[in-house]
Amino acid sequence: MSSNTLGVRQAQKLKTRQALLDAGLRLLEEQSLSSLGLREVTRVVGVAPAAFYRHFRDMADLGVALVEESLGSLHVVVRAVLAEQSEAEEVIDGSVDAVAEHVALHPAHVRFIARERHGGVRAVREAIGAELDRFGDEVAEALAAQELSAGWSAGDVRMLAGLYVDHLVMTASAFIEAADAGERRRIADTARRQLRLISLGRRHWQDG
Amino acid sequence: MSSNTLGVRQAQKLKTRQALLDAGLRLLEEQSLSSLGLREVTRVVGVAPAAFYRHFRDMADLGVALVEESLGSLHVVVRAVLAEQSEAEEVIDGSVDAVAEHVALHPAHVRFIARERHGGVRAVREAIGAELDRFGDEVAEALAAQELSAGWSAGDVRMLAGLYVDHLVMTASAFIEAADAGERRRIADTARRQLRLISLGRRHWQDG
DNA sequence: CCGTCCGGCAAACAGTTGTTTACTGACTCC
DNA sequence: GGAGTCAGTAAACAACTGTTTGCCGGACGG
Repeated sequence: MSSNTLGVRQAQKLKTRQALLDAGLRLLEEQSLSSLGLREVTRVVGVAPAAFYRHFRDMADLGVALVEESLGSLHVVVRAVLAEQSEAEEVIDGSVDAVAEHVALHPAHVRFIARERHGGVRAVREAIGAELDRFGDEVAEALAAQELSAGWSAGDVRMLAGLYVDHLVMTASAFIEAADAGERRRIADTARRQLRLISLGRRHWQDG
Repeated sequence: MSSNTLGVRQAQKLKTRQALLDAGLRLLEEQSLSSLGLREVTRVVGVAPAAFYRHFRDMADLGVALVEESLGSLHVVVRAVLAEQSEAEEVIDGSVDAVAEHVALHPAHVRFIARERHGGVRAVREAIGAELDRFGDEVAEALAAQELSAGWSAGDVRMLAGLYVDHLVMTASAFIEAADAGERRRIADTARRQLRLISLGRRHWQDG
């Protein structure tokens, strides 16, 4: 047996835990974490209320777990975009498309992050903030490695990375609230032009 | 008697209404609108639960009223910043200072907007979105009047305005969550550099 | 001055909430 | 195979929720 084979019991436990997370995420599409009830979640899963405590201390705890799940999947996207080595214009198009695709694939995750980033539960807010900071560091590292960043101070690179991350989150949020495909195209178009303008500012940062 | 003198009764009613709004805003500093209870609000005000219905249909209704109150005060700030006619560097410093000051003066309002912009109550979300769009239009109009925007398409001006408004909101949100004065200075510094980079991109938009 | 209006009240309603308790029964491990 | 672990249960708890009802008493308008 391989070392990561789980016993029947522990596997069942993880399954229930995941069911709780899924139910929570689903219910959070139309409300905020601070109003999500423990019984509400267990009812959807089809489990007794008291069973909740076998997996999470309270709803804030479940929220923090959802942050890891939600932003974990985004990490993959960011790394893919950053790895790309091509012309600026293509990188921009690639980024926007990647974000659009990610939102289409995991709308509930993205909505959760947007909603709880400034939401009413401190622990979750801080978890999201910390994770986005890590994204910023990651992006900064990738930017620093590019020839365009020659002569830039570390602080300046970091602020540019922050601008990119913030813009990514704003774009994703906009996609989430988009009603039809036309609106999505308009958002993508605006995002591309904004990125182009930022990348233009980047190119002339050293001048004066 | 001037035409805007209110009868004793209507004056009292407005006073209670404002007390409900104030209590709601205060309670919303540590939770989201979708979890704020009607009884909770009336209890703080010191009024019977049923009295709530004399002023608002439900909590979402109160939320929408709070949006108007919160963003109304911001309108003044934006207009002041836009009216300024001086060098780019000074405009940037002025904007960031104005935002910092506004956040210091009305932290609860700003926190409310940041929290409910993507929050769990549709009507409030949409009210904030619509108002921010109006801000964007306003900024775009001001930008279009500047010589730097000569040759720009209306769409491009509007996307730049959107970038400014988004950045303003993000900066305000960051200020809100800042713990000490040092962190606030760091945020202001980053915001200034980001605005400088954007304004740099703006200056070279026409080139290539 | 008197009838009407109307903001606020007290009470009752049926549901809901989070948390604790003692329990069962299937899996685990020696 | 037998003892122990532990995820999930059912039931009870007090506390709370939004909403409706009928009523009061002071301001209003003629």
